[in-house]
Amino acid sequence: MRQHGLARDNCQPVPQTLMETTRVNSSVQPTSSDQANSDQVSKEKSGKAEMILAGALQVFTTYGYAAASMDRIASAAKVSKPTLYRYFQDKEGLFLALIQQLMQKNNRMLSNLHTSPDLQTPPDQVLRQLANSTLQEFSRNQPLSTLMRLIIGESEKFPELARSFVREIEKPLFERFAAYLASHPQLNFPDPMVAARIFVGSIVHYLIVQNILHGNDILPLDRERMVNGLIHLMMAAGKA
Amino acid sequence: MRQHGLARDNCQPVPQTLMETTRVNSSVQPTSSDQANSDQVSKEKSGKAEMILAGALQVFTTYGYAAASMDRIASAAKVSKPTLYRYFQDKEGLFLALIQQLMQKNNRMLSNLHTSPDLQTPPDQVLRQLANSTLQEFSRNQPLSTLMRLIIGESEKFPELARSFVREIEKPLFERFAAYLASHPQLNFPDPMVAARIFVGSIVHYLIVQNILHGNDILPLDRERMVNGLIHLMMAAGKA
DNA sequence: TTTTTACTAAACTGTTTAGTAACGTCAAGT
DNA sequence: ACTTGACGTTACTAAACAGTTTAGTAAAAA
Repeated sequence: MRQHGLARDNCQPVPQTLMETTRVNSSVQPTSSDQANSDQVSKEKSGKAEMILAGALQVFTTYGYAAASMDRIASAAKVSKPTLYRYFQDKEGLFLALIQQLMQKNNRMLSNLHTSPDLQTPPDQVLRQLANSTLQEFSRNQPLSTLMRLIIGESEKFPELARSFVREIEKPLFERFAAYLASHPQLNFPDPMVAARIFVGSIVHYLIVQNILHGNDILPLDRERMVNGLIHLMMAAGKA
Repeated sequence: MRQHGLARDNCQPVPQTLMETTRVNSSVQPTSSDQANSDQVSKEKSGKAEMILAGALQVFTTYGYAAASMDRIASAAKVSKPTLYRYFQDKEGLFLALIQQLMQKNNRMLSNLHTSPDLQTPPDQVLRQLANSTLQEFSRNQPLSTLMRLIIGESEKFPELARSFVREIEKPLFERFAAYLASHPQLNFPDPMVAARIFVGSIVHYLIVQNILHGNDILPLDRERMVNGLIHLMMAAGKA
């Protein structure tokens, strides 16, 4: 394993800072890299980095970090192993780059969701729409559940990554939502931040139990029923 | 790796049933095995199985399933590798036995917590006590957070284990709690089951963010403040 | 005393892993 | 024509891995 700072006796692999600090090989300029990348179905034209990340996503999420092999990632990405190492320094760098990419994508997604405070429409409609779109997004977009599972599962080996997740995803979500609850004239919560965490926490826990832990087989519970109960509870508790 | 059903190309390792079906080697009778085991500090007297499980707990929880090595477990348990394999069929069997043991312990703990429906004392006190003791138990008893992290992290490789967790821990918790909410004359929830899931889900999500994802550094939030907000919300929404 | 049982230490087997090196190819830039 | 550099293929190294074997020890049962 060549011992580059991981996996033997310490769990604090490297004093990572994450976000703009992951170990990607910056020697190659991977063409357009971000925008305008939908032509050229699956080969050539230097979508290599993206191909690798896509393969890594698939392999890491079905095997976990440790059990995922670089050979398998290379073959899933339809790329040779030396190419893989030309784009990413090592396994850890690839993993961090992948998580970073997923977080950025989902950050965009989530922030697009709550741009309008919208103090005109009744709050129960806003809350319902918010809950429903979050739940639907998680159900459709598998990488999102997967991201959460990976981050939780590897939170001892990559603690800085877990903190990143909280900083970049959970925190803004809570804060934006708490601000909405606090600013709406029809709502009156003594502690909007805690109310926000209860709302979001209920939804996330529902997703963990139903989707990640496969609880649908054992504890079936309609999304609609859950959302109805949650909205009722929030509105009853928060009425001015 | 000798290819005994895991890790190569399938994620559904073995059609497990779990609970009384894990692959422990039952050839040896490990003496008292469960009760009366506090004398004899750390050697002899056939605490071997327990020693192995203790070592396995430590190693699995700091490295995860795949990155934990049987050599390291043996050395952590202060036991030779052949002994390890005399007590447990293989790595997977050891892992399943460990999780099973942790679930049973915590099952006992949790069920001791809510034996009395106690319809006399005011419900806000009952709920507060319930929330506080759950949160305190999780904070003190690290293996519990660890158990959750492991089960979530390995839920794709061991789906039956995740289902077990839901069946043996989450489900009874929800049901007992929903029954309490439904039976109390001072409370009136249109959907007590959903209310129970919101209550428990908020607490569990709080624990995941604060303890597992190390969110305390980024989003500090007192246990007391969280509990106060949660109780207020439940009581406001559930008043008859 | 002899046998059996539970164990340890150490070496060993066969496999898998991360990461690298050598060599050839093809296409674009000069 | 010549060079450059990204790429694939193949093969490699050194280490770690799961699981087994061998040889030997200590103690209790026979």
